[in-house]
Amino acid sequence: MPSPPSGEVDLPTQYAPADVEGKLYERWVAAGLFAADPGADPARPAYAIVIPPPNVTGSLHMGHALDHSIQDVLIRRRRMQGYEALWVPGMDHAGIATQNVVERELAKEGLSRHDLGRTDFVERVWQWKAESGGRILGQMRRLGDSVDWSREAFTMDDDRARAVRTIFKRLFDDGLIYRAERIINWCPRCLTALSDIEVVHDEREGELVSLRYGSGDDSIVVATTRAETMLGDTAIAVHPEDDRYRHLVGREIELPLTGRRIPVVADDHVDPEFGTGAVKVTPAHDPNDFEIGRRHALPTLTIMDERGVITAAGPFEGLDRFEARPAVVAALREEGRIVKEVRPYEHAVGHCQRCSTVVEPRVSLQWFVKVGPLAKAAGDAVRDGRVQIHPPEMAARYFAWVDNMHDWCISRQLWWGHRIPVWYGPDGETRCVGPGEEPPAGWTQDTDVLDTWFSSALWPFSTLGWPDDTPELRRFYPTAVLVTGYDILFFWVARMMMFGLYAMDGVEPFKVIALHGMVRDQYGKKMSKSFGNVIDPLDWIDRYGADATRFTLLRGANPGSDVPVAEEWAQGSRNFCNKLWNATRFALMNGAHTRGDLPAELSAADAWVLSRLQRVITEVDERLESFEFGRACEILYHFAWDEVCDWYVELSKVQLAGDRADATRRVLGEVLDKLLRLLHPVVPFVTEELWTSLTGAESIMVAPWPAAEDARLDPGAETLVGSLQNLVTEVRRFRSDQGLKPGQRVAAALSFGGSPLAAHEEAIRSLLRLTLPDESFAATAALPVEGVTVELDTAGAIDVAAERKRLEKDLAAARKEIDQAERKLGNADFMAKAPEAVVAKNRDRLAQARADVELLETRLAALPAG
RNA sequence: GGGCGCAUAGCUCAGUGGUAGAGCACUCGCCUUACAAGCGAGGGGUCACAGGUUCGAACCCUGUUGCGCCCACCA
Repeated sequence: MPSPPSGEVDLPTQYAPADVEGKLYERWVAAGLFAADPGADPARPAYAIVIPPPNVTGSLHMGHALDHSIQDVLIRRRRMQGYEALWVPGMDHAGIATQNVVERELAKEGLSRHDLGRTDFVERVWQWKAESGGRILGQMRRLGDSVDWSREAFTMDDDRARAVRTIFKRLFDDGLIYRAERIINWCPRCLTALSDIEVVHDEREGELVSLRYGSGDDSIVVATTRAETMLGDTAIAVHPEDDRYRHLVGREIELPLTGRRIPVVADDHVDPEFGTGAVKVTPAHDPNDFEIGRRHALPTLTIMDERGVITAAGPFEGLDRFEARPAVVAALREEGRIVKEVRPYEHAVGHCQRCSTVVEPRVSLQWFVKVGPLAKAAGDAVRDGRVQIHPPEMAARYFAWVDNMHDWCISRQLWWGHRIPVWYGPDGETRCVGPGEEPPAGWTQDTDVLDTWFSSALWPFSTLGWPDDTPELRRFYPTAVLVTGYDILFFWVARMMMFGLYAMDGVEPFKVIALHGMVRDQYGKKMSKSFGNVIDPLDWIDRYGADATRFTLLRGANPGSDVPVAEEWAQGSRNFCNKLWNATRFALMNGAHTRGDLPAELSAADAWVLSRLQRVITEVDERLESFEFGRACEILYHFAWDEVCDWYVELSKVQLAGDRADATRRVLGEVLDKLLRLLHPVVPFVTEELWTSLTGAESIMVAPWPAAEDARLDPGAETLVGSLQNLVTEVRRFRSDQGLKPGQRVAAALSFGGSPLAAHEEAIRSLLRLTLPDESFAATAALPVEGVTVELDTAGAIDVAAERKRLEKDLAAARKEIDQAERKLGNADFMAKAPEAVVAKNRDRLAQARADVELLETRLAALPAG
């Protein structure tokens, strides 16, 4: 075979990501390589992922970069495997979050949303969305996301709005959506209802105030952390079996400060063991009390407005709830003997997820989804294995949630969102108006909007054209895998399950839920602005490249685990990309190629590297199939760097200088070809650039995913190269100990004594810079290793002290080996019960260590004195 | 209050019964013609603690301690 021209390669010595990333991305888009076709050959399996739509607020952070990198790996690999692979991009309108952001913008101009009015305000949010959304799309391109841009979706666009209207109507007609006056979580700052999961609890230091209601034998002591709510008390509850209070049940007791008398009721809910066993009941301002109130037909007395300001007539009227709290306690103190005790008390307080304001339970008229049957189905789909959760431990959380879910409050008193499709008639009639239907003239629409997660819950099918029966829906639903952080398992994943199963007649929205963790800093701390440890993915992309950013994230990404990252690690990833660059550069400079079959005759080095390649392919496949991206990256990193670059490339230099040059060019091409393909999903840009140079083909994106060939496994070659590595390392160690410069040529005589390494003398001499002995050769040291004796002429006396130290250390280690092995082999129980392989291993170990000791003792004895 | 998880090298983490590993950091020596974003050679861990099972435990069991996370309508 004629040698291809070499030395004509013009690649810089350092990889510059900025020079290739933008260019390659545009080329991929222009070539339509990201697009998926529902009409493609039906023999090709379909594989779809819908992106967790980022909020249009703000920009992509490291968490998104991780989430997107994982999805891109999955999609790119499946594409290479021949699947019709679809990755749907899009964004979420993020109702309350976005409204808050735009309101803050307005506040800078001294305006509130009420100054603009609903229509203009919503218009303003759309403007903001166009701007912010564009930024996010740009970031996705920088990351290299191979999404099908022709299918970009937004949770508030017309198609998604139709899906929302459709499912709302169906749920409404099925009696699964209802409107009711209930006590809900209310944010006094956002002025809207919140669902349970939009309330975050954290432990706060507060005060537990004990109050004596009534007097004398008719008095009863209750405790509260929210003293101001006593203004709204309408009962005192005790446990029915509690003898201490039995005589008071049914009687009325005077409520201080109010002049009202309130009944004592018996309710199972009260824990007689807790506190005094008596509870003040404020049905309007506490969820438990609301239930007690319903059971006993108690009045619901609202004493606070929507902003948390006291409305109860009297001295506290107009005070904020947090001002009223101490004021009420002070007033009760003045009454005398009412405040029995005030003590510090740590308890969980609910806060608004979006603005951290303390949430106030509030009775109001809201819309709810009756979750019972939906949550049951969502739980069953995971229980019966139709949907798998990775890692499986996370399933426990999922079940805990779907099995205990309360009805979902879906109405929000906001302006930005899908308006509730219910109209009210002049006669008080209510009608849900489906898509395409017109409300009767003169009717008015409900002013509330839907919880943002309502539309997100439809995402896996609304993005595929539902409610229409589209080719996309038929081909790509259910989607293959949902990739997201475990933090939104409840917010989003469980709700997609509920709505997906409901809307699609029992077909699950995805087969697998692959959860990843949060991106953290190098000390495992959560990234936060206040901590100052936030890293912007774009900053890393600018300085180290998208590939390095992705590799850093993916290297730490195993199922469910958090991903720590650090600047130094990104540099390491950048260095890795550069290593690939230079290895390929070396190969191209030496005429490596991928044309024709592999040579029939392989050198041991060739056979070894090809054998290792097959193992790597198999291992990487296994890891990627189980979402162990970090493990897959480690395998590829070590194979590429430690084996291909450090050994095969070095060994190939000898071969390229000899009569195996042509075969070596082909093997080098083969190894890099497959290695780059395996790496492409992880580091798409640098692999594309290098692979197209190496092969001359159009794009690595459409190259087939490598398949392991067992016929290429060669344990013999692996063993032989292993001993070659040991020999080389041992001699290098001697050289290093003796202070010989790495580049310094040293004369050596090699005695192989029948070792198969004899065939590799040239390579050994090359790797070790050993020259042939000439007539002046005088050995100053003899190193026996791997059955070969290397006699060196160091051109002067060797450092005996250094050598003795080294040999003594090795000798000690070998003796310890003997000790351990002898102890085991001399143990009757061990010999009787241990598997034969383990016993044999220890026998080998003992024999090896004994031989080593003998060698080392000989070498020590041979050392000149002093 | 309930549930889950973690504790291995300076840092972040692999390692689920058979001689303790990686990346980064550290030490020494090197511009050895792919790469100094590099090359070579090193140092560093009684695997949290205490028991138990086993011929053998970082790994399995029990307990202790210390962390982390999730859920929660005990005033």
